[in-house]
Amino acid sequence: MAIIVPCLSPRNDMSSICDELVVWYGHARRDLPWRAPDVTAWQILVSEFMLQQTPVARVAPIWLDWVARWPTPSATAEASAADVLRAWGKLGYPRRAKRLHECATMIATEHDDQVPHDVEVLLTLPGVGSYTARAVACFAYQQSVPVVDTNVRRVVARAIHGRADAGNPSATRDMADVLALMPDDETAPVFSAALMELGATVCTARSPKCGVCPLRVCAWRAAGHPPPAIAPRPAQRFAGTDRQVRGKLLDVLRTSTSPVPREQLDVVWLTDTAQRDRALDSLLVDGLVEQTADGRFALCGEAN
DNA sequence: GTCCGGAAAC
DNA sequence: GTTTCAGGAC
Repeated sequence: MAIIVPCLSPRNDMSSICDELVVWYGHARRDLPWRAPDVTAWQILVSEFMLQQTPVARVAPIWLDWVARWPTPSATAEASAADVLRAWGKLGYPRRAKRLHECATMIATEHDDQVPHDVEVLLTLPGVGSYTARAVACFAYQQSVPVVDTNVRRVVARAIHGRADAGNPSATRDMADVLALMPDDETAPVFSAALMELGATVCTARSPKCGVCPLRVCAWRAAGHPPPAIAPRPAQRFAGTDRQVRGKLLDVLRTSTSPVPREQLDVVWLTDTAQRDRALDSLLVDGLVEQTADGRFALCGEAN
């Protein structure tokens, strides 16, 4: 009698990879708060917003406070944009906070306060792109869809294709690769979480810990760990950029409970006044900061 | 393709 | 001091 147990019998390399990953994940997984069993789809969506370009260690405490304060989309939508920006704190890329607030409003008003299930619908939400839509569909709703972030792309590039990193090939191609590896059943979320976890903790960009990797077969290791084929793009710096200036300006406004006069903002960046003005203007354009009738500045939606 | 934060690891 | 990151919008 044939018993079909996807992912639990080493029929070939692919099911073997899945099997090894899931077993390893069972004991190596980090106990992250958004992985608890009673976490809602909305709270998972909040975690994915916060985790965009931001390490786990910095997200965890903010996320815990956030979901306790605003447990549902409607509760988040009812908060003022300014309070949302303050709660976001120094997580970085504050446009994400604004988009999360807009996303909450759209779900509350157009989706009956329920996070959509379908990837196509999720993709219509502000701040939700290819990765976040599929992460929610998979982790919140147990759908067997490929969840491909930078870490997953790197693992696939190495283990399957024998390359040091994802390189140029499109994320679409990587999604097809992951789809081929995935179990098409209720174990998909565990598989995807395991793949991401491997990329985050073992198969890391800088110094991969191949000595503790659970995969028996890895094309990159088999090929002798060849270096990246293309030179890595010159790293974006941070010191002295508009982003740093924006961060300093926004920090003043987050801290203040009342609108701030121009002079109080000017002092945070004295080395380049043109750059400072440009940064402030971009915050106004982004809808993160607004100017009061008397010419002072405040976080957007401060009065609401 | 470029822009958008911030902190921890080198 | 410099590099390194769990994306998305334009």
